[in-house]
Amino acid sequence: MSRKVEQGEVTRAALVDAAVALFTEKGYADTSTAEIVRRADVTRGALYHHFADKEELFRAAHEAVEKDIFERVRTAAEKTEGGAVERLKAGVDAFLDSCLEPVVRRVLLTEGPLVLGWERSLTFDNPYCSRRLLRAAVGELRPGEEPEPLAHLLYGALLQAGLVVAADRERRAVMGRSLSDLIDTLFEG
Amino acid sequence: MSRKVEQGEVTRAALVDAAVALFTEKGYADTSTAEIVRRADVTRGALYHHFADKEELFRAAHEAVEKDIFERVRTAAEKTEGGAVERLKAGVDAFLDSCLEPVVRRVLLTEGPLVLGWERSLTFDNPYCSRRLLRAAVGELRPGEEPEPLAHLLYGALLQAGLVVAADRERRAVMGRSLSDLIDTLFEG
DNA sequence: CCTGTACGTACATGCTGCATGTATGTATGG
DNA sequence: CCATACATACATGCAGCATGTACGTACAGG
Repeated sequence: MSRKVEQGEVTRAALVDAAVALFTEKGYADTSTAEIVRRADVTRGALYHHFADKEELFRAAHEAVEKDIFERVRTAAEKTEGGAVERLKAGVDAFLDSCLEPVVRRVLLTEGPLVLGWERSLTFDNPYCSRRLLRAAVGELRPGEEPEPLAHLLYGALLQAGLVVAADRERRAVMGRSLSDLIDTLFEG
Repeated sequence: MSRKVEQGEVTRAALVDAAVALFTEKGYADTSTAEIVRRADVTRGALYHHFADKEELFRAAHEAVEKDIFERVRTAAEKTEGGAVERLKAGVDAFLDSCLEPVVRRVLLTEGPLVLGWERSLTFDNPYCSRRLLRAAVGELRPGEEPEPLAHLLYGALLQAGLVVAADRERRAVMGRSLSDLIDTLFEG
């Protein structure tokens, strides 16, 4: 049971890689499964063997990108010396940097909420949801206060900043400063 | 040339109405043009006479909803006595109330950015863009400061609050209070 | 008349998902 | 050690549906 499943993993990974690349370039709706399998150098049969439908393939691609960002934000925050505010700022900076990459902006920020349903993006359930990190930070900085509402607002501001940055790299610095000021006002005032 | 164009306007309006209703119920991708014309009681020929393609029909539906919200927010802010902070809060409240409606959450918040492109939602160019109102408020409350970055962040927080409210009406009050507190901290601290 | 507008109809194309076929690897009984 | 039974991975053709377009028709107005 080694040879077969090994090849299966290779094929599956090739499909996910091709899907991430094409969804980034052309979006979900404008990418056909035929195009994906051509890029992955497999057949449509292979795709529908590994994934129930096109949406499930997108889900796999989305999870791969999401996990990558989550790890980057988490390690950036963890390796930062200083208080909770500094760690929060470090995580925010790492997130904004990630938003400079087309794959993040397209797969994670733009198409994810639509294809998978926007309700999914509002929960804290997902294991690799960056929103969880934000809620933890707010809980630490505002002990005794329900952290979720403010975490939602901050995440919205962060996402919006990410979209602005993704649309125009020149604004990376401005938005980063504005976010930093916002955090200062909220947690050090 | 009266009888004909008049009938044309009626047909066009029927198409937009049907499109708004169906896009709200089932989303853009899962709504076929056949379904739309059936609901509007016209033929697909009529649809493709008035609109270049399905996306242009969505654009018309989107604009109708957007204009409606814009007017509601603007009048809510204008008819409020008190300072700029109070008017801002009134506008925010009106926006959150609008988000309780499925048509707003679906057509405006969720599908709009994808179908029309998310860059469009980042500009202040659109005549009926609620973001403009927010930028004006920030400019008034923080004179001498470039208003756009903070306006972007606040709009992101507002959108996120709208999504939370749309997903769970019970949170309308909590998110409204959290936003109100945020505005107080930013502009009265 | 005759021209432009508003619509109806038939069709060409492309895409998704499924159903069916095939080859290859693995486990097992004797 | 071998044959048989079975599971897995993949290939291929097809049906259904959706979009957009080409063409035909009816009618209002100059």
